[in-house]
Amino acid sequence: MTAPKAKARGRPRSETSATAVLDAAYRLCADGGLRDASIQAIAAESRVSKMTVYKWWGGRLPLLIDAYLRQATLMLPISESLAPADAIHVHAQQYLVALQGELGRVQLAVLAECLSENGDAGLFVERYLSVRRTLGAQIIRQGQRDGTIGSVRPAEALYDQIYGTMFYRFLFGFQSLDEAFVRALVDATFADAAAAIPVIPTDRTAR
Amino acid sequence: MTAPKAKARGRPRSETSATAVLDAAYRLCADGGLRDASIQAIAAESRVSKMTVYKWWGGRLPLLIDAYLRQATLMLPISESLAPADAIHVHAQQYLVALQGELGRVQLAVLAECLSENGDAGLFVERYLSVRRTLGAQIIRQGQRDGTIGSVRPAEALYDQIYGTMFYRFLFGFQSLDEAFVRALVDATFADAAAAIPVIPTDRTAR
Amino acid sequence: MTAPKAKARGRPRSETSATAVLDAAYRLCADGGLRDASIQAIAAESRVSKMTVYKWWGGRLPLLIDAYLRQATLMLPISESLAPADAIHVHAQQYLVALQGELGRVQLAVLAECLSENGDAGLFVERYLSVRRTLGAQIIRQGQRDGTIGSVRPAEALYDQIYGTMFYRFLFGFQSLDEAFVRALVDATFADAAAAIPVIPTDRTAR
Amino acid sequence: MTAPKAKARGRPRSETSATAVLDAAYRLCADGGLRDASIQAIAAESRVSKMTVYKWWGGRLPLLIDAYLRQATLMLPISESLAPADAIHVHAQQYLVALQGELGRVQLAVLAECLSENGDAGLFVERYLSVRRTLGAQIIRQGQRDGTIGSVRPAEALYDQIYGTMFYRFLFGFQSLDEAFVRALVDATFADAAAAIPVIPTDRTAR
DNA sequence: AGTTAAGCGAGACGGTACGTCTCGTCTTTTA
DNA sequence: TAAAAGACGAGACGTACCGTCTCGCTTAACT
Repeated sequence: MTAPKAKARGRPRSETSATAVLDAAYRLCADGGLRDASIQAIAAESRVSKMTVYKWWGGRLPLLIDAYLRQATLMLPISESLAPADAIHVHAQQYLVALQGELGRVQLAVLAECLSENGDAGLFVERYLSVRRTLGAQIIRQGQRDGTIGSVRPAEALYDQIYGTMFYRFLFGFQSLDEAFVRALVDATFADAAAAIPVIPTDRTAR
Repeated sequence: MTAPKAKARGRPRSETSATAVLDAAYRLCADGGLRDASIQAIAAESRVSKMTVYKWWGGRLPLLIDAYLRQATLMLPISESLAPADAIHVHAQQYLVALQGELGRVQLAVLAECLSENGDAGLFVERYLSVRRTLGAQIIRQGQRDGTIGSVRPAEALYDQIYGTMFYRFLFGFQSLDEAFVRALVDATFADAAAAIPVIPTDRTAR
Repeated sequence: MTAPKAKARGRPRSETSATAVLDAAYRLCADGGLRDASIQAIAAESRVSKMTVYKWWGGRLPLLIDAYLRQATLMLPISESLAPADAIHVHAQQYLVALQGELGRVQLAVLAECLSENGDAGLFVERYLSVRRTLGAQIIRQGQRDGTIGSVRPAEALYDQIYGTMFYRFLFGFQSLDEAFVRALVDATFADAAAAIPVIPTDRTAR
Repeated sequence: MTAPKAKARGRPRSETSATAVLDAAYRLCADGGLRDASIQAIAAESRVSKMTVYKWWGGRLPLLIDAYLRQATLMLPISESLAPADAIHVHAQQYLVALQGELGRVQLAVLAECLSENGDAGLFVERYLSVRRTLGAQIIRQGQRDGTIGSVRPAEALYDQIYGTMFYRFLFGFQSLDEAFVRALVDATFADAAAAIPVIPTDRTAR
C-alpha cells in the first residue's frame, strides 16, 4: 500500500495533457503507422512538450501500450449483464470488427514496437493480453459453472483458442476471417466434444 | 525469361561479400536484437561498405528477410525421403527447437521490422511463410493421397493449425510448448475427426 | 519614499534566503564557472525554490551581479581613514590579490553572462564599474585637492588608467601583473608629467 | 609533417559548406547576438546538417572563433606596402571603424562564449590575439629598425598599448574613442617621450 | 594490350529523431 | 500571503542512424 492519500505537493499533473498525448499517439499510429508516430510528432500533435512525455511514460513503447490499452478498453468492453456465452460472442464479434479497423493497425504497431525494443512480446502480454485474458477467462468460468458453456477444459485454453486463432489469421492476413467464422469458432470451442471439428480453421478458400 | 546468360559486363558481384553481410545480419540480430542490427553495424561487422548493402538489398527489411530465409532453409530442411507424416513430425520438432534458439529471436526481429516498416506482415508472408506453407502443404497432400494422413481437410488448413498454433504460443511466450505437445498436435491434426479434441491447445497448466 | 513601515502583511520575505542564494551563486560560479551556476543549481544549493529566485532577481544576470557586488564590497573596501593616495595603493593591491583568486573568476563569469545576454557590458558597468569608479574618483579628487596626488588630469582618467590596465592584463592572461607592477603603475599615474603622453601604460618587458 | 599527400580517400569535404557555416555564424552573431547564434540556427541558416558542424568544429566556440577570425582577416589586413608607422596608423583606424560596426559585436560575442565555456579568454588569445599581435609586432619592429618609430621599448608592449587601450574603452563603452584619440594614441606610443620612462616602471620580473 | 563498365571501400553530407537539459512560467499546498 | 514543490511548454543540446552522393581503386570482359 503506497499511501494513496499522500496529499500531493506542488502542481498536480495535468490530466488533460495525458489524454491529449494518448489520443495523439493512437491517432498517428492508426493513420500513418509506427513511422509517423515518433515521440516528436506525438508531442507536437498533442501540444505537449517532449519532456512531459518522457517524464510520464519514459519512452515510446510504454506510451503506445497505454494508448492502445485505453482505446481497447473503451471499444471492447466485456458485458457483465449478458449471459456469459453471449458476452463472449458479442465481444469476439466486436474484436473482429475492431481488428479490421484502426485498432488492428494500432495493435500491430504496438506489437512491432515491443518486439523491436525488447526482442519479445513480454511487455505487451503483461500489460494487455494477460489482463484481458484473465477477464475473459472469468466470464468463461462463470458460464462453465452455470452450465451455459459445455466444455470442461481450462477457461484460459478456451480463451486462447478463440482469440489466438483470430489473431493468427489477422496477423498474417489470411482470408476467411469473417463474422460466420468467428461465430462457429466460439460455438465449437464452447461446445467442444464432437462438434470440435469446425473449431479449426477450415479455410476452404486457402490462400 | 530474363536471359540468364547475359555475359556479365564489368566486375562481377562479390559472392563473398553477400554471404558475409547475411551472416553478420543474422548474427547481430540473434545476439543483440534489432537495435544492434543497424545497417551501419552490419556493414561494419561484415567489412562491407554501406553502399554495397543498399545496392543489393535496398534496405534493412529485405536484408533481414534474406538472412533469416537463408538460415531457416539451412536449419529446417523438409526431408523428402521420409514418409510424409514422419517428415512433418520431424520438421515440426526441428522447428520447435529452432524457435527456442537463435532462429526464434531472429524471426521475431524480422517480423517486427516488417510490421514497423509496412504496417503489416505481408512481405514476411510473401517471402517466407507462403513458400514454406506451399512446401509443407505439398508433403501433406502427398500423405493424404497415399493414406498416411487421415484428415481430408485442405492441406493448408492442417499446416496452419500445426505451425500457427506453435507460433502463437511462441510469440506470446505461453508455456506448455514442448516436444510432447507438438507430437500430440501433429498427430491430432492429421487424425482429425473425433480425436480432434486434443488438437486444440489443451493447456491444462493454464498460465 | 516607499513607506518603510508598511506593516508587513502575511509572511515576510526571508532575508536568510536572499543571502543563501547570493552565497550559492558566488560559490558555484567560483568553483565550476558559469556552466555550474545554473539557476536550478543555485536554487538547489541554497535550498530555495526557483520561483523565489526569479521573483527577487528576475534572471541569472542580475543575480550574479548582486552576488559579485556583495563579495566585492566585502573584500575590497576603500579605506576612508587612510590618506587618499595610500587608500588607492592599498585598494589596488587588494584588487590584484582578489583578481588572482575566486573574485577574478567570478568577475569574468559575470562579464561573460552580461555579454551573452545583452551583447554589451552595459549592465555590468552601470551596476558595478560606475559605482566603484565614482567612489575611487572621489578619493583621487580628494588627494588632488590636498596635494598628495600631483596629476591634474581628470580623476576618472587616472582611475581608468590604473584599473583598466590591470583588468586588461588580467582578462587576456598576460603575465607581469604583480605587486611591484601595480605599485609602480599607481605611483606613475599619480605623479604624471605635464604631458598627457604617459597616460598610456608603458611596459618595457612586454609579454 | 603529417603526410599532406595522403591521397584523400572517400568523398572530399565540401568547402562550400564550410564557408556557408562560417558566414551564417558570423551573420547571426552580428545580427542577433549570441542568443540567436545557436548551432541549430547556424546549421539551418547555412543549409548544412548539425552533424557536419559538430564534425568539423566540435562545438560553438571553435566555430565562432573561426568565423570571427575569417572576417577579421578579410576586413583588417595589415598593409605591407606602406611604411610601418603608417601601416599601423591605417590599421588602427580600420580597427576603430570595425569595432564600432558588426565586427565589434561579434568580437564581444566570441569573447563571451569563450569565457562562458572555459572561464578564461585563453582560446581567444591563442587563436586570435596572439596571431595578430605577432604580426603587428613584426611591422613595429621593422619601423624601429628603419628609424620611423622612435620608441625603443619592446614591440609587443607598443602593440598592447595601442590595441589594449582601444579594446578597454570599447568593451566598457567609455566615450572619447574616436579617430583623433586613436591618432594621438598611436603617435604618442611611437614617439615615447622621456617622461614616459618613469611612468610605468618596468616590470623586470616579466613572465 | 587497352578500353570500358561495373563492383566496391571509404567517407562526407542533409535529414530526422533521439533522449536530456535548462529556462522561465504556472499552479497547487503548506506555513 | 510568501515560499516550497513541482508540472509544464519551449527549444537547444550533442548523438545516432538513415539513405544518398562523390571519390578513387579494383576486377573482369570486350575490344
